Amino acid sequence: MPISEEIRRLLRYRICLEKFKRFGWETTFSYTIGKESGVSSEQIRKDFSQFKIEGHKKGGYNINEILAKINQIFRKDITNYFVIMGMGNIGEALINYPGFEKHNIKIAGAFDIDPVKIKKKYRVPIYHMDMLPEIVKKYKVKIAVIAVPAIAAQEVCYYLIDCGIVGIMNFSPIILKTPDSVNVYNIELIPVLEGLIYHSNN
Amino acid sequence: MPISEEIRRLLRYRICLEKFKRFGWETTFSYTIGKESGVSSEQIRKDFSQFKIEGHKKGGYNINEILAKINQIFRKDITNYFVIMGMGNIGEALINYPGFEKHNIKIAGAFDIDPVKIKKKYRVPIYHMDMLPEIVKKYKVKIAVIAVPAIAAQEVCYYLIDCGIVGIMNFSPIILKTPDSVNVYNIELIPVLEGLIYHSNN
DNA sequence: TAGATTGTTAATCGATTAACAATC
DNA sequence: TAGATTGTTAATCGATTAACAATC
Repeated sequence: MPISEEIRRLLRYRICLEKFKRFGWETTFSYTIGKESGVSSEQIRKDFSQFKIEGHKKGGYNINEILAKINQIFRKDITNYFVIMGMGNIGEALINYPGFEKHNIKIAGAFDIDPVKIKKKYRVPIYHMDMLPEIVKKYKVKIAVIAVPAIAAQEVCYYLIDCGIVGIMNFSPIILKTPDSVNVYNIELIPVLEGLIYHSNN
Repeated sequence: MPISEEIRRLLRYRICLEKFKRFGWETTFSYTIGKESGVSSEQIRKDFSQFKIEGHKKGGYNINEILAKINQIFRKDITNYFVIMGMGNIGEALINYPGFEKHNIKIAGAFDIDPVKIKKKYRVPIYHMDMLPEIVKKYKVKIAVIAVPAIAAQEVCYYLIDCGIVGIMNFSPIILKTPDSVNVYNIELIPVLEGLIYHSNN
């Protein structure tokens, strides 16, 4: 069950609409969003129709209305928590990444097994992995990031699922085995670079 | 021009095949790769056929042969260089990321405009952005990672294109404007998390 | 009104899946 | 040989694109 293209496009539109809002615009047209987002205007109207976002014939769409609807679709009214497994380079970068809070997403905690890392002070509490069930329960966490070494990734993945995690963003370069009910999104750094290199040669 | 699914699947197969090799296997079947990679065996045979990877009826595929062919497709015989724009959290994480060299990919240099960051010692040389054309020329760089703040991303993107970059991995949360000839892959951290959250609620 | 824009329905396209002949 | 597996061709499916009626 991958993240649908439709959902990703909605979030692309949001980026454009926020830009338009900064321009001081109040309304816009499917064609205008299309030019900014690189999506065809027909596709945009179809997506909007699917999610019951209504426009005005000739008058276009009210920017605040679309944004409100998108925020509603993504339940931005409540804070969503996620956890980070592994405090290596990537885990550390994510902890310092600004912009989660702007979208009402918060890190409930980060987890490692190295006592040195657990002791270090960060913007977010670092726990031993044994603490995971407790934190998941406390913050009703459904989403996790796997940023542990490849060798440990599958084991951590099983542990996450046991703890009730249903969505995983995976930075490790392995193919995780998960039940169908769990949604995995792989951040494939090496494959993306190799793909770009491939296209640059062809 | 996005990275094709076919190309990404090939790299998925590689992960599986390298695992099989560690098991000591010499041959395998489309069905076996399928079970490991989560891709259907028909799809795998079709992909192999497309890239002229041949098997033996009843005997399956020779693992080393497929790996050699994949390495040939991705030109792993030569070292491919890329540059990193921006030495924030993500730029720093990438510099310390192990595994690029294993795939014969190297960071030609990282670039920033902050003199403090340029002076700091890392595993990779850090240059002022003015040095970009020189390094691109020296290492024949075609690929860049954008890891600068959102506000600077578009400008850096134009600069990269001027310097001859044709493939971009973009970590900034904006939609880059590029000519069709340039291949952009967006690492959408926030949209992925929001997508996972959406699916966990639906 | 005439022109512009939405929103829906139909057509197209490409990618995936199924089927099966070839053959080891 | 019989059974298993490849490799290709045909069928299906879903997503995108085109067309156009509705209407402001």
